[in-house]
Amino acid sequence: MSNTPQSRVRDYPTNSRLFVICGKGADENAFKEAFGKYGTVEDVWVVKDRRTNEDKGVVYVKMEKTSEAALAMEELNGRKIDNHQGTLKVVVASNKAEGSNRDSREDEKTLRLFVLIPKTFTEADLRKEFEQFGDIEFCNVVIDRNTGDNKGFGYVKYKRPYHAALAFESCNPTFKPKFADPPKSKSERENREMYGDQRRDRSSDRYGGGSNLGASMMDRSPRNRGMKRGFDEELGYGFMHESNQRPSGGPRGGDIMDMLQSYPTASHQTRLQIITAPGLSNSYLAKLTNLVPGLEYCDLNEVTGVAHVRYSNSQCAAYARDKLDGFEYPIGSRLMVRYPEEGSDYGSSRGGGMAGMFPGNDRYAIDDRMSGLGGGGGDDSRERVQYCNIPLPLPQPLRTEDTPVAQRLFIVCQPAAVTERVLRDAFCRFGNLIDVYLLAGRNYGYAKYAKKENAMRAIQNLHGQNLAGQRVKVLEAEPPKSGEGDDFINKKARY
DNA sequence: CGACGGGACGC
DNA sequence: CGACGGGACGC
Repeated sequence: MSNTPQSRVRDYPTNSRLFVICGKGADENAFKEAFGKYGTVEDVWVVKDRRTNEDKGVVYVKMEKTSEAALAMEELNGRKIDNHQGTLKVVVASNKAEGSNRDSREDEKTLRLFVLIPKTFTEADLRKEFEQFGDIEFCNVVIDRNTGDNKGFGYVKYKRPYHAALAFESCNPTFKPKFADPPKSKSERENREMYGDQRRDRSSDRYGGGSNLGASMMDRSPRNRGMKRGFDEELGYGFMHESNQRPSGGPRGGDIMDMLQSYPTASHQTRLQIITAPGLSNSYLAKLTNLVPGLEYCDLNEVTGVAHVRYSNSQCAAYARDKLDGFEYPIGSRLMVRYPEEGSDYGSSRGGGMAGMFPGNDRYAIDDRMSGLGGGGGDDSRERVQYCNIPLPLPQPLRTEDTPVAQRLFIVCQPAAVTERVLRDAFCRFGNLIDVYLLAGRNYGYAKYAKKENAMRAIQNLHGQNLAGQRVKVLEAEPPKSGEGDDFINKKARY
């Protein structure tokens, strides 16, 4: 129920929307001004009864960033913002589906972070890593009772929501911080195991349906905010251009839907997978995908850059696939739109759709010297991408996680800049990428390919190049550190 | 005292 | 400098 696209978009990033109790007669402009002191106010909504239009005495305020909301909450809770109103109560808004959260632990969700950590981490290590963001109430590392081993995650509780928010936004992204759920009761834990939530969480993370929409460094840079504005203009232009070409002028809304009823497609699928380049936010992707009628769901995992969307029928989905695949955003990168599990024969639709509408793209066929390793046929075009110093091949779909691994690569980089998302965007371009990941709290990671030739092409192209301003190393991985005997066999089979 | 709307206009 | 992920807490 909490998986509606609206709730995901509305409350992203986590804890950025505030619920204010202020009494009747709230002045929207007074709220904009007061909350604007702490950051960018995206929306102020004075709630009124839908029928009677009666003021309900509560206001929602959406801030751009988690930390801005936290600071505004700290500063304005218990204060007045103009002479006509009493004191405000300011809390983080609950999701629509969760309903009122009046009862208990309203501050729990603003102070404590859940973080992934290396198995070697102690509480002192955790504290050392996170105290840079503010005063810590406590840190703990969760230990397996049986083995005594660190289970690979821990908790950090701050004294102030603002400090927790700063850590959430700015810590090394390999920690994958999330605001911790309040501890569950024993009965709730048992339910969780019975219904297998852990498995579901894991697979949805891969496909972007997870709720781990942590902020990344890329999303906060002024440069990328500039890119978003550029995107808006580009978007408007592109679709405008298209509708102007239609016969009998200006189809709108239902007209387009009618036309789409007969849109040719051999597929009956209504879902699409979209791989986005770093820098795209869910709200922008939602606006884009919503320009094709029939959008029911758009859910981008802004950490992984993988989105799932659904349309109300297969014609709409097919139209969206055709028109949005190859759409250029940001400048020099393209969206990749596929049916789920669609094969990696790439290039048949390339250059169609929106792609041709933007002259001056830096896309060109490379010479034989650069493309010579290929052999796999297909498109050998390259494009400039924002985060890399050299042109890269066009994005290609990821293989499913159960695909056998033919070659692993060892990657060294600085994760604060070179996030998993940047790596995924870069490494998928050589084809048959299964997965790429960084280790928690470390500056290295691995990429897994289904074919050795693709892995070798990635080394050839990316080793020693700059990604997000950092020189990266890309080497063939050594076999995993083995225990002995069975253990080794198991690990080898799995990697 | 306490919970979920509506935008838009650019050809 | 750089070698091994995978997400929830004995309340």
